[in-house]
Amino acid sequence: MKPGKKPGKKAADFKRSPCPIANTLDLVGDKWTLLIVRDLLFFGKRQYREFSASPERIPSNILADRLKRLERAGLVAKTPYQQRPVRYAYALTPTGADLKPVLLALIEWGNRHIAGTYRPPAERLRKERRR
Amino acid sequence: MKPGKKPGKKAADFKRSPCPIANTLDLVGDKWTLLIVRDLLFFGKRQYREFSASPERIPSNILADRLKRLERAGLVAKTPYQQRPVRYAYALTPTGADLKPVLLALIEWGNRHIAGTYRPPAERLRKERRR
DNA sequence: GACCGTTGCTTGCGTATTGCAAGTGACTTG
DNA sequence: CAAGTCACTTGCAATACGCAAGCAACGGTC
Repeated sequence: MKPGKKPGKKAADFKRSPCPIANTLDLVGDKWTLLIVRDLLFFGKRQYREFSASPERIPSNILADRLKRLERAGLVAKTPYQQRPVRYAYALTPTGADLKPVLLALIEWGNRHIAGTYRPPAERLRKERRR
Repeated sequence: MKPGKKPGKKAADFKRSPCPIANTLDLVGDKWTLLIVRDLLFFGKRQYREFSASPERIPSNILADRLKRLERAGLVAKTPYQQRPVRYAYALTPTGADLKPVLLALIEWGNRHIAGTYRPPAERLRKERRR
């Protein structure tokens, strides 16, 4: 048995600590992942090219990688929307959709403290908070 | 005037988009920054070695870098707590402390969806939400 | 007063992650 | 049948990360 490797544990199983914040950041704590979740949750995007077309211009290899990670982590599921060639539509699972409060909190913080950020209509925010 | 450079704009001023989520992630969207904010906000840590001692074991160069970035961004302020040698205590500004709803949302998501994460006592959570 | 320990960093350097550009395969359309 | 679209993949250079070590300025110990 090699040193530094524990049996039965994949790299992704490693926990930095039992902290729920740390563990959540290990899944979505980077510059891009939550933008994909945003597109799925607030803009109803489903196809690869739609994410690709977002104004932040995510590089295509990163997008592919993040979609895979989100799928493995169970936040996103893909279902074929056509055959020949098979193409998949991406959608949030209930687990993924449950990130909405995080995104809403980020929106509110950004709006309050970063000048020039887009403010969603108050009515939309109210609606999103309700459900 | 050189191409690719706009006058009066530093690199940090560049916005990927007007999205408040994207802009907030540009400040705190990495694996470590919000853990420092957590330590400041929920655990009352103030000194370098206290952050260093957190269970996630942040590398010291990253810690120094993140503290600088948070300070430049106005989320953290440092004040000397001793002379000879000068040592600084770090504290959240009101802007930084306002990230509390984001952290609470991350805690709740982690608790709900990642097995084995530490659950703060319900009373503590209630208290933090109130103010 | 020569050590040892602590605090708060910085520096070097190998490795991992990013990001840009170009390429690919399976089609569809003109 | 050439050109275009979609959803990726691949190559590779640049950037960021992470580990270990170093270091300055003390304070305490013997």
